Amino acid sequence: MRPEDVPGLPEGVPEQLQSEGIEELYPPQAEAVEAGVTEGESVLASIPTASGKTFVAEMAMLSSVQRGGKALYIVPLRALASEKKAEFERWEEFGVDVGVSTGNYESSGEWLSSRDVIVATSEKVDSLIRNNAPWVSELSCVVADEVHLVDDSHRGPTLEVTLGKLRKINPGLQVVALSATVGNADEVAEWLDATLVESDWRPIDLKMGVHYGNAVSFDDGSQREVPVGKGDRKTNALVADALDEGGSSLVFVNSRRNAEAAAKRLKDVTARYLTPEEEGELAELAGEIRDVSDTETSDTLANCVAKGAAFHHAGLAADHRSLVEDAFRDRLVKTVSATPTLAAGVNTPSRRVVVRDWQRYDGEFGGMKPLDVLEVHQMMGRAGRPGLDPYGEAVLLAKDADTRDELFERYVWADPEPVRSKLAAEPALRTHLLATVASGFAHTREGLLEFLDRTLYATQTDEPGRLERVTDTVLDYLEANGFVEREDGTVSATSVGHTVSRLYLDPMSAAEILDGLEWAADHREESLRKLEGVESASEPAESGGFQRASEMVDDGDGDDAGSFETDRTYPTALGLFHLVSRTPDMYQLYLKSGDRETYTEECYEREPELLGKTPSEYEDVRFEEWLSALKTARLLEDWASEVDEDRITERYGVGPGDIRGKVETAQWLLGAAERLAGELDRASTVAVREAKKRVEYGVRDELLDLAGVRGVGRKRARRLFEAGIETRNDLREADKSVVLAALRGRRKTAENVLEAAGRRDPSMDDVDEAEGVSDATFERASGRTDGERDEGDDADDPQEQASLGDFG
DNA sequence: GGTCACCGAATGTAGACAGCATGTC
DNA sequence: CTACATTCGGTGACC
Repeated sequence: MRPEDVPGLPEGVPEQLQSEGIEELYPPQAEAVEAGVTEGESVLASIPTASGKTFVAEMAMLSSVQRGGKALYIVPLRALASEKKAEFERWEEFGVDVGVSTGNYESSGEWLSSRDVIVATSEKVDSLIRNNAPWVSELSCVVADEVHLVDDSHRGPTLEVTLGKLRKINPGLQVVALSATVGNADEVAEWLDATLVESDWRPIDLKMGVHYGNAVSFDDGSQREVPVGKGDRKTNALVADALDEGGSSLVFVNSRRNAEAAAKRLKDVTARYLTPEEEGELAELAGEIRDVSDTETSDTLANCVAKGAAFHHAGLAADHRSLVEDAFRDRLVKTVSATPTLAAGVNTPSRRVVVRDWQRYDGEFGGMKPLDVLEVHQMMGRAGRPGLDPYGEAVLLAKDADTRDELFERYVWADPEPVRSKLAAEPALRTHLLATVASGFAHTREGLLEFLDRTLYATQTDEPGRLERVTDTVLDYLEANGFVEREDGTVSATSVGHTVSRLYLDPMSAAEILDGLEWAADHREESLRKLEGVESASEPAESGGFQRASEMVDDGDGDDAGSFETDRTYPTALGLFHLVSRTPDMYQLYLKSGDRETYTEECYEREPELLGKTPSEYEDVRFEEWLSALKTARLLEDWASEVDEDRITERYGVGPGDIRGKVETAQWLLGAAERLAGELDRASTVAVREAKKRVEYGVRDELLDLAGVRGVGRKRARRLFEAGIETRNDLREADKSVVLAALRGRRKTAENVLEAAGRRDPSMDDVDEAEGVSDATFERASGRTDGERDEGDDADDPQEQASLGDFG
């Protein structure tokens, strides 16, 4: 089938496709067209990655918009939202506007109502439905990308429920579901009332094999000699072998540490294949990576990248990740060793994929658990770059013949597992039942059950009463916590229940927060008394950043020293950090050996600040959770006390990306807590907002005012404070030369800051810098204005070091 | 006294969505 | 019920 044979596309689109080099549709694409995707028919395309799934969706959306409709494309990851948006924007010349909506990003310009195609995560769509976004009822086509993720125990139910709600709101809605090849695509298609298009067809051949001894045996019967020298590693040999033919490799491993260790070893392999030109470019890239964050992780990554190897995992900062992904796509970086982040994330194909580890530690399982077939297939599916490679190779590693046979059996020949709905789990239903009631989809227990009856779960369950039982348990829970009311068989959301639903909180998180705030109100006097008593013992960490901060307070005017005690706020920031950290919406930090003692001690020291009764040490699980929440809270407190990033990563055993994640989650939860506090008890609202601002800006409380000024982050705020400018008002009245010196002689920056602070005469013309600035500052101010990299003169100035404020 | 190679024991383990209202260096 | 790569810490050999 050729593009011009596809019915329903807007005028000019077939020509555009031909100009992109698309002469002929791929067989599965043609099959989808025959099934009517461009004529409003629902279709489930269960086909391999990289075989043109997105294009099936594009054709459906274009034709739907052509008929005057509006399309929604649901992605599983925020990173994919921007990728898809960029891809779809090439249709703008045909009158198709694209908008994105995710938690941290919303396309600017007009409100989404005016867009023809909207890209969003499933959680965002769910949230938009809860908040009655007007355009939801105007949808004519919804695309669910990676729909097999309904199997995911944490996020799958959201996708499942969201699709159900969208279809209930828009009875004639066209559903285009895209899925990897799974065991029970027919069941999923039936649930969605969609025509199934199933195929193994790939545009580039994929050879799957197992390496054992000195060769790889492939599924097509062929062999490839890849000798492993004595003392060498299989992975190294396979990467080198691919490079001999100019191909890149992706190595999947089972832990972050392994990813880093593998990259360190592989850099000695890749280094041998670099041209001088590449070496230059890589050196530059390594510099960029180092600039992202001043941590050990960043440094290690830069050292590896300089030699052509990289690692990739969730502990990396977002900028690290995209730099690595882009460089790998540009073939500058020759190999990436990665955890599953890369298999699920943005498109990063490679000539060869090595699945080194096929087992992963699973605490609940109690040891190493073999990966799902689906997951391994997803990783292997990354092999083969369209237009670059004649074929892709995916290789598993076996140390003996038995393992080789097992791997063939288990992964190469095996069909992927069936997709199973995880909706009946209590945590999932807690959230979704409340939302279903709150947004008016059901008003009775029976109504809820009827809604649930249309889910994938219902079509799959072989345990009839289960859903009903869990529903009752959950309704009892919601009622007991005051989120819903039941009367004469009807169920309705209370005012708090509505708020919780709209805030997108897990009801259990909301209950925890409400309990904590109430506890604070009840124990205010008592806790404050205790706090005054232990004042001297409650100093936060002895960090570089903090030391400087306190020194500067002392060096400034001495009379500031006492203010800390007198206007103490309650609850304290640590108390609030701990409160949100023990909520199920916050991913818990792992307690390492020794941490138990450390934080038990910490717990007793800081107990007056914690909002709730510390569980007994004998209640093992609860106590552990309490401590690990305390560890998270301490991390947040460090961050909000201007402790350097590398100090934090070292102290808590996390990567720069983890800090960012914690901070973001804390910000969100504290925002939610602020709203909840406002709904009940005004007294703590101020404290909550202050704690939230401190995490947001990453500053101690004395800088909150300054950091709120546009153009001033944690570093500039501290420098200004150090120069004696302590408030926004000081900025308006201070000697301009002092401001200029504090901002290191950047005139334009200083003008912008003064303007943002509301100064009437922000101009910096004819202003000289103040005396008494450090040499380093002076040198920089006079010598450079274009912000070039410089290694040397920053070392002695902690405020200079890169910080989290630099990416986001 | 100091360094180094080696070996057994201890250690620690993937990922990432959301409110709201706007702007870091 | 299940693992395993890496790092740590101790040991003995050697200079």
